[in-house]
Amino acid sequence: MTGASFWSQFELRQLRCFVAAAEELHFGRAAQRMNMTQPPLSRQIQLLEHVLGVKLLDRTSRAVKLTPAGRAFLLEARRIIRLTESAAMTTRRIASGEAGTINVGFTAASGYRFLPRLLLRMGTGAPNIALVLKEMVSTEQTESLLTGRIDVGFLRPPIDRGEFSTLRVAREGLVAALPSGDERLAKAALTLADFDKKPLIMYAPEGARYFHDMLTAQFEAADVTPQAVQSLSQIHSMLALVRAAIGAALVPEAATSLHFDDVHFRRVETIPARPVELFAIWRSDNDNPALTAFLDQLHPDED
Amino acid sequence: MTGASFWSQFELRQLRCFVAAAEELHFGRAAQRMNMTQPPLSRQIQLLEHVLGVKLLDRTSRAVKLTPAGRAFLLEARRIIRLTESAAMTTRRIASGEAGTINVGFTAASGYRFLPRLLLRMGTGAPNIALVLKEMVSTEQTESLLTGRIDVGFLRPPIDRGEFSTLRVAREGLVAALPSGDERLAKAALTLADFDKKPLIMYAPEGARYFHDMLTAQFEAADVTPQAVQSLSQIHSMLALVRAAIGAALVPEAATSLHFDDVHFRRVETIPARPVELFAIWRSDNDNPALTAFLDQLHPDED
DNA sequence: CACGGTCATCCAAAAACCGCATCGGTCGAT
DNA sequence: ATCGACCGATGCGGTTTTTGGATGACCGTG
Repeated sequence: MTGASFWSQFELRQLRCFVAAAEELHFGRAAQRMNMTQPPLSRQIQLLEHVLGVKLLDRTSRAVKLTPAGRAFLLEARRIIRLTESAAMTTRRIASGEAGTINVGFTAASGYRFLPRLLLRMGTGAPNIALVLKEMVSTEQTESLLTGRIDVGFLRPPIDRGEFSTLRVAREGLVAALPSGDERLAKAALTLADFDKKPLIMYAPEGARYFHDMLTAQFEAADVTPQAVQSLSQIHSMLALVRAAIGAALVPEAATSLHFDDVHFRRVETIPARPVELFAIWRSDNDNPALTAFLDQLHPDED
Repeated sequence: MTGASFWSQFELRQLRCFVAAAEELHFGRAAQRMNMTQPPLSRQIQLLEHVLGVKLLDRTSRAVKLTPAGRAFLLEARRIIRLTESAAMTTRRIASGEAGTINVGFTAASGYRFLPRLLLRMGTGAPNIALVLKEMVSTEQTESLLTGRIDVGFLRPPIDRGEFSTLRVAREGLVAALPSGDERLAKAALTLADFDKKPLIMYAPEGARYFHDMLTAQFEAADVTPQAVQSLSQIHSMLALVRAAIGAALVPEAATSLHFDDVHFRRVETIPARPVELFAIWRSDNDNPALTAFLDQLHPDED
């Protein structure tokens, strides 16, 4: 005997019936609009009124009128129904990947040039996909990918291939960062040989393994041995040292968008021509439908 | 074969099941929370997913997880459910008269003192009842009462008693409005005799029948015949003429809250002592529950 | 490999719902 | 005053939907 008639919640069907009746002010026409006959509609409204404990419609056999409470409830009912419709729509759009949210992890270095361009492209190519950006270093990114905190990361090799898919999204050359007054500024483009036995601000093997290993390999292949005067991992710190004329530095092209007074950039010939690579990485089993649309915007720069 | 499976709308029951499942991440516990067994809950969620065309929950036999679309839909579902609950609550409150809206018609004259006091009292005594104020003359008020545009009016006699209930809400005395320099200002209180054969700004019999008839009767009973120099219906216009020293005027006490330079007020002895009455009037068959609460705040001033 | 846990499926019983026929009440025409 | 049209409420049988217990399939664990 517990649950007989204390069912204190109404159903959407009842709201729809009520709205129809309240708008038509005529049960027959309202029923027609609801594709049913008049008796069930009558009952649905009685049920709704009983659940609310409130008379919503004043019905004489001659006319149907809204009570004050009914007038107020009509507004609420319309709002609820509108909300259900829009909820269904947006959910379908999210499921189809047309809309949604992508959590993006990125390293500071990729933020200089690649990320702004990506945001621009997403804004026009997939305007309903919201991006939540989180700066984090490579190891944080792979961790966050596994826990689901981010859907996609942008980082540099080496990349842990297990469970992940990757795509190279940018490839760029190295440029030399030189302080004002450096004699190498006279040349339009430099080669690695120009750094032989000259002070060079180097990448730390721990914090910037990728750049460290790459530069080491490049110099070894070119049989050049620069004089490493410092080891840093953050590019903007390196440029600060360059400005202080501690030495030169080799940084990815994207870093030229960092403007430091008295720091000038010159192209450097390397093998291969654009050795600095940036990869997108995501879990192969990520089920976020927006991810597909996001990745579609990611075809690698080939310029 | 008509409506088998193209029923493109979900029901609240399905939302509630989904929210329970999404919060518990366990169909058994969710079912328990919904006071049902697990199979029907499973089925409701399947139905919801089928209607939306979207998988909301990723369920392996080992764990239940929200899909991205499910995460989004969960927020919407919670919002919809909250809305239904608050809609039910506010509707019940409106039906009980605890909250609601009262449309009030009032004449300009009642706005000077009575209406501000009423608003103050309503604000503390029935804070959830909203008042919509519409200034209108007496005939407009009775019309609007009949069409339902206003729930209650405030006006002066004579009152059309058919279908209406009334309550005297204010009774006030008459005061004389005198220009600076008038010799009658020397007295603290006047009698009607002080106006015999003196210029008096009179009420128009059409626009201000109540005051016109009342003053006429008062003077007749006192055997006094003032010299009517103008006939107006709006009190503030009369006071403007008083300031111009065209003559004196007799106005309800409430008008003393209109401050005009060089216009001074003095009490006038009349029979009865407070002849100016203001009535609330409403349709006896008005079904607005807030009206009762409103009228409860209306016990007449007996000070 | 057996076991416990979890969700989906099957099925009979129960509940809800629908539509038809009809009732009671009201208004307008005659 | 009476009749008929109209309208919403109600009673009732048949159908659809829902429910809950039993069962099945799957998976990770000891």
